[in-house]
Amino acid sequence: MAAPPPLPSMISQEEFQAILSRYPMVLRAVSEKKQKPNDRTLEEIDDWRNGLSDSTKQTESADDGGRRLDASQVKDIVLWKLKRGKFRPTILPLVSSNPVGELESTVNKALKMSLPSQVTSDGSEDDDDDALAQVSLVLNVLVKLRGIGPATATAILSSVFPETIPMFSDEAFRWIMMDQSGTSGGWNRKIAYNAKEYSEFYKGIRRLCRRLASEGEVVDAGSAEKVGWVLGQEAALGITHPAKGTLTKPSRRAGAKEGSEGSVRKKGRKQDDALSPNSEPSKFVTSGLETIGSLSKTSAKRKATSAGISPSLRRSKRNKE
DNA sequence: CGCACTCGCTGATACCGTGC
DNA sequence: GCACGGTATCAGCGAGTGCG
Repeated sequence: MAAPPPLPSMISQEEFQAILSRYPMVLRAVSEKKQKPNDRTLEEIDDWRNGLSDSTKQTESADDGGRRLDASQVKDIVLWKLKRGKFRPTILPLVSSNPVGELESTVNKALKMSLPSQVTSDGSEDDDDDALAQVSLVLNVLVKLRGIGPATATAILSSVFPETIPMFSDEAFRWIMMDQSGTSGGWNRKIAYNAKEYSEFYKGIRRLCRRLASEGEVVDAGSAEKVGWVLGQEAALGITHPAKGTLTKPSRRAGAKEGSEGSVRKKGRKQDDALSPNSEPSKFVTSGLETIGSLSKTSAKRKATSAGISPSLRRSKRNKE
């Protein structure tokens, strides 16, 4: 059974950097695993995305209108997100169903809004509340688009502002939340993808960045997210790293779930049951904080729907079981 | 009545079981 | 041991429901 990952509240600078340095290796492993012929690799898209922050900075100065993304860049970010995590086939068509003009104007409006600055050692938890309020306002704008929920919205923002905005990735979220629940929820923890959970995640990231900064290691939000992602992927892939950087990968079959929680997971399929099925805490809780797009997509999106991509987003009899 | 929230649905992929 | 087939997965949508 793999050793539990270092908790965000405990991780040392050295461990943080060591894990971050494994990002390319893990990315390659994930990329190879999912690679299909005639398709851009995850590595290629990730590389492109890493340069996006700088390239948008240049257009910013030239344009005086804030950083900008065009529709194809937005779609590529979505593609990157899907390749990097679980693939959601409905998402890309949904995003593509937004009129180009609307997509670009909405995204660029969001990119122009003010965002918190990078965490330093002399911030406080109060600053985190302010920062969160700002981020929530921006997310509110983005989630009005079809196919863009909180997770995808943070993927877009984090691509342009990696210093300050962490992407709401499953792995990073679960890692950050291990501080609260211990490793028991672990890599199987259920995620509700709502405002409350992103708030907790965001604050957890800020807390981690601030602590490391106070110890002399300034890290950005994007790096913190990458560390969580690496740990989560390594657990999922069964990759162990005996301190000398040699990757060991079990065969797909055997290893798939082993190592994550290391425990028995027979037919119970994937990671779902971390919480009891029924106790799913009201999916779209509106916490006391500003609600991200209220996360209960109501009127705003519904109006824009008629030209939807799939007439078939209707009920059918596809009951499990 | 209007708004917030719940819950069933979508579909390509990943994973598991089974048969050869 | 490998190939194939069946099915759960999960972010987001939107109709339905309940509450103020």
